[in-house]
Amino acid sequence: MLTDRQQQVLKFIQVNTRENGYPPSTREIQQHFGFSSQTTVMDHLRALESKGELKRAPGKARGCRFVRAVETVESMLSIPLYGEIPAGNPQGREQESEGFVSIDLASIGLPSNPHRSFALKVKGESMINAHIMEGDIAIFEFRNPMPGDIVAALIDGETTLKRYIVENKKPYLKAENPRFKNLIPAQELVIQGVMISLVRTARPSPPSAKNSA
Amino acid sequence: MLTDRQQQVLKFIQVNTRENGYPPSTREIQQHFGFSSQTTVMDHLRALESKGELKRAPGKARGCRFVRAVETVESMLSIPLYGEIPAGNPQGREQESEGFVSIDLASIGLPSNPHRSFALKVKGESMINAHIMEGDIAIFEFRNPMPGDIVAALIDGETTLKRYIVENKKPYLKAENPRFKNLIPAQELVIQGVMISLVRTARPSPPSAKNSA
DNA sequence: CGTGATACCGTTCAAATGAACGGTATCACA
DNA sequence: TGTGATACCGTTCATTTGAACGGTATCACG
Repeated sequence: MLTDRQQQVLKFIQVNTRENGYPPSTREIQQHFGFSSQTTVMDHLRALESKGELKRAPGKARGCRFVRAVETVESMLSIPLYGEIPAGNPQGREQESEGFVSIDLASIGLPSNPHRSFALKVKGESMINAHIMEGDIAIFEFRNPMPGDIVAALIDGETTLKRYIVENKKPYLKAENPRFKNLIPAQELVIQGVMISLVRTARPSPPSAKNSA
Repeated sequence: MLTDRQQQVLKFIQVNTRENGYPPSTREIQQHFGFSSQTTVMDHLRALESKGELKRAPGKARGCRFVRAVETVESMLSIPLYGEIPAGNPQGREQESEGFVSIDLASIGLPSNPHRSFALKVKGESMINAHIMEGDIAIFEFRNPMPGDIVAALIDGETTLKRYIVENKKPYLKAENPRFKNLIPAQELVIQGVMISLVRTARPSPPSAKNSA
């Protein structure tokens, strides 16, 4: 939808805004592209605005315009992070959360308006074969799981991670770790959410001795 | 350290900047607080700047000043996401980025002011034993690696993930996958960054047949 | 061929805005 | 008592900057 030039201009605005903390003026854009006329920039801004790529505040001299340029900010989500969800679903339990994970889901390719979402810190190694490690922060959406989804389930009063699978038309939960051999009938327990994302903070990782080389 | 008034002004700048996408002008600040003189705002800005709470770009009419304001409290970072970093370091290559990953590093327990940071989409399975999967988005900081760190390294013109280890006082890079048996002397190549975080978007994961149960 | 979209240039103007000068008042502190 | 920091007011000025008018050139399309 955008022409090459328009994309270049838009990108410059985004990058420049991020770097400086404020958007560039038309003349700064002009200078960056080597235009001889500031009007050229005005033309591009008009085009970008009419195509919905940015909003402008007419007249205002400084951020005078490039509002939506930093769209990333708008789809930011602060997702409550729980240590544990004792029972039921996390609706309205934000007060009990340990903190919030702020991430722009859209920027990592997810719909930016998921259903009610929440986050859990992963404990244990039950999903290690799905490459989910202890300490990872798993982000969940509240919806019905589809086969293959990784879900947060309430088992024996504890929230644990499992993969939701269907065998012989019956839904089960399965741990992704050989040491957890059990298949758990899914009907018997509460599924609290479906994992949509995972965030890991790289700790000064162990010098990895045991791993093969 | 800040007086009440100064904190109020700073907060207004922060909130206003975030809401609009660009910082307020001195007169907008003046109006918000009901000052009769714009000079009063100038005084406060001077004070805030001398106390290190914000930076200003003298003369510039629009974002003319309130630079650091945003990052201080709102530690949101838009991290440029690259497909590939062909050579050298990513400094100044933001124009070439494919997009941005927006995340509040502080909210996941990382220092919110890392050195220059960037993100890469992981390709291949070379770090599978470190539980890093193809398609994951790895976030890097530009600094010298410590033993055990996972780094982005430039090997044969391609950026790849490796673990930085030290054996017999000599630094090597190692893949976390049995099929990659080689240790690569670290001096011979360019280390582009150290991984500080990992973000995964849960794709409708494969119905996991081969994994043990 | 005419029309509209795109991408430019050059010029001019007025509004938005930062900056500076000088002044008042309060308060803590030495 | 006086000095410095803080918090204001009023005024003026130069610069930054958005905005508008008019023009040229290319290209696709019907």
